[in-house]
Amino acid sequence: MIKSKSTSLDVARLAGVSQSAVSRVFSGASASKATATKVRKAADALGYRPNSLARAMITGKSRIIGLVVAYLDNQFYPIALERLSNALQAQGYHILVFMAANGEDTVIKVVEELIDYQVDGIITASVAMSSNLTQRCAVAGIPVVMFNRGQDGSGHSSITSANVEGGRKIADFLVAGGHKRIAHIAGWEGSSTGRDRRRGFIDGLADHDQRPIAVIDGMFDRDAACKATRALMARPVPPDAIFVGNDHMAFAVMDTLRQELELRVPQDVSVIGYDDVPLAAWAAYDLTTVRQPVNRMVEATIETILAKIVDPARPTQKIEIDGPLIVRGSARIPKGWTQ
Amino acid sequence: MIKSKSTSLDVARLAGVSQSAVSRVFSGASASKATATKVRKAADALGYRPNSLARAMITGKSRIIGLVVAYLDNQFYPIALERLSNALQAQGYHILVFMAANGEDTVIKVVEELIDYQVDGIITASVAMSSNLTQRCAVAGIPVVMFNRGQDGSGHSSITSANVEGGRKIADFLVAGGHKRIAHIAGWEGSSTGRDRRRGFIDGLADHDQRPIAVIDGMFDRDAACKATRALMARPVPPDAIFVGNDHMAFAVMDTLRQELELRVPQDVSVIGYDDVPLAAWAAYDLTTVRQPVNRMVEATIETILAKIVDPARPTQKIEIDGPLIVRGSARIPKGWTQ
DNA sequence: TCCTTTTTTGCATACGAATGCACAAATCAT
DNA sequence: ATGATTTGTGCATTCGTATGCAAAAAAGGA
Repeated sequence: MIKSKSTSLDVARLAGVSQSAVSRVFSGASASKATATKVRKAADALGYRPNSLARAMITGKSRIIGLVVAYLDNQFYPIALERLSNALQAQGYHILVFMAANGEDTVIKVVEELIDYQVDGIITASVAMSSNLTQRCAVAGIPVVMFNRGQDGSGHSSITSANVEGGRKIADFLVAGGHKRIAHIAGWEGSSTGRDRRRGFIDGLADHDQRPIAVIDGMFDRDAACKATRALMARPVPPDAIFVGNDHMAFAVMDTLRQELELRVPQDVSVIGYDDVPLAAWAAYDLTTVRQPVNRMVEATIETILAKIVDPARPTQKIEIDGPLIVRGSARIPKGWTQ
Repeated sequence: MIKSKSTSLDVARLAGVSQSAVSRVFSGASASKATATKVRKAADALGYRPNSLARAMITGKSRIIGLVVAYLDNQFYPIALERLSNALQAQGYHILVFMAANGEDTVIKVVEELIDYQVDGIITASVAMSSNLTQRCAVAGIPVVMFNRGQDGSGHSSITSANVEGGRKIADFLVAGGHKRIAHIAGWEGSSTGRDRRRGFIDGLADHDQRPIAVIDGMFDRDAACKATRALMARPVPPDAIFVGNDHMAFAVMDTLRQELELRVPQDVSVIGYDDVPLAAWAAYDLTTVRQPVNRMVEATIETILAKIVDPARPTQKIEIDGPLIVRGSARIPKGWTQ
């Protein structure tokens, strides 16, 4: 039976070598074959495992990445979290998760705690950071990468999908479908993601000499989206198509249209979302949407942050990854539409 | 401008006190008002924050809880994660997240890494642990609490909802609704959760002199559930009601029934799920289901694990929390049903 | 075989904060 | 004002591992 926690010194004594030898075997430094086997054997006998915290103290690298996320009810984020976690695990990093509802004070507190834990880097998802906070991280020498949210002049790298282009694609598609009264329930105005999609969409409509008959901020919130839908459909001239700022809200819009207002999608109203979460493909919604390529966004995020950990001097990057329009059944399909 | 990372010694020097004084101010030990202010001032000036890792080394408490979770596509888990994280944050703990698809080797690796990080406790969600692993944790002196999964004789505490009773409630409800050909797409046979619900359900039917016309293991998987649905409905005598082992699969079942087989729910087939994830309340599904009281399960989990951290001698507990049947529109409602 | 070069190894120290101990200062009672 | 307590503080040590340095061992060259 194995006793309780044993240290490198215990192993050293049992193996008849010095503590440094044990350390070297476990940290992959040079060691002769002979001692390596002796040490390994002793370690196994004692159930020894190196203490990551002690190691982190010396090396200054905790191999912990802090992940700050605002909410998990939008399916996009748990999935991103899952992928991020898996990818980082594969690189020997680990994720310390913090929930931080958008709100300056919570985020501040959270980031301070992350700094306390000497995280090697911070990934923020769906969270904005004040410049104050930005500076704190800079001081602590902790690289920050913003996932699915950009922030100009923050000094942080950001990874998003090509939201402006995405908005344009949707505009093109709806116009091609012959829609004449197009409305937009936008993503939260306080987020770059929401703003960019909206801008691309409006610019895209303008290219066809149209303008949205209404734009309402849906705050990325389900209830807000339901309300917005009712407001839109109560207008004297209701829209014949709605572009919704993300899938999560689009589901709410479809529910409201179909069950509450007893309208048909897409016959009465076309609905388009943004994200292409798995749920969008389920038959109940069958939602036409723009895909955010999560896998590639995750890859880019990890690459960016790890590179910056290795070389802090590396300049910040703003990466935008293009995503396709996924045509399903929630919006009228233009005649002869290909691609 | 603040320089780079400063230590308690830097603060001590600036404040004109000893390093111990600084330590005591920040760890809440006794200190005079006078020194406390001096230290606080100096700390602010330097942007000092205590190093959690160093602190953890001395105290032997990392204030990190490891969370092992198998998947996040079932909405139940991200929500649990969110609640767990928030509750633990409030207690000054933090969550190190590990994804571990069910599979002995992954789990082993993950738990070892958790031990390396000296976590104070481990919460497993939807993950089984071998007795080998159990022993390792015991040796390392790390308490383990299993969330939404039980395991007799593992020596770990577990928090679940009252799954057997839940299964019974569903049986009662379906029978009261006059269903005569009841089928069950069960949760993964390898999980206590799946087994208990199934057992309660079958026992409940038996009390009314019925037996399910078929029981298929849906593995908690969407595709498996779709397949099972097709198989059930292709039978010479198809079921008039299906109890599905969790909501996540129930959505798949409803999608398949309605879109693919063009059947009406509940007119042609009643469907009942288990969990009551937010999605179940959305109009598109409006799913009758048994609620797992996440909040209370989370509370119990946290209470259990924190108690065991403080007092390792505390006996393991097996807590089951009762959850109500939430009657919505996906299953025929018995005449005169109250409650 | 002897000397040079390379590889191993142990020693001692460092990382940053917490804490037992002994002493100094402040508080209190008489 | 004096001695008895309580409170506050500094010193030195500790946690478990990594690493620069110097000495020892091994390998290589002639």
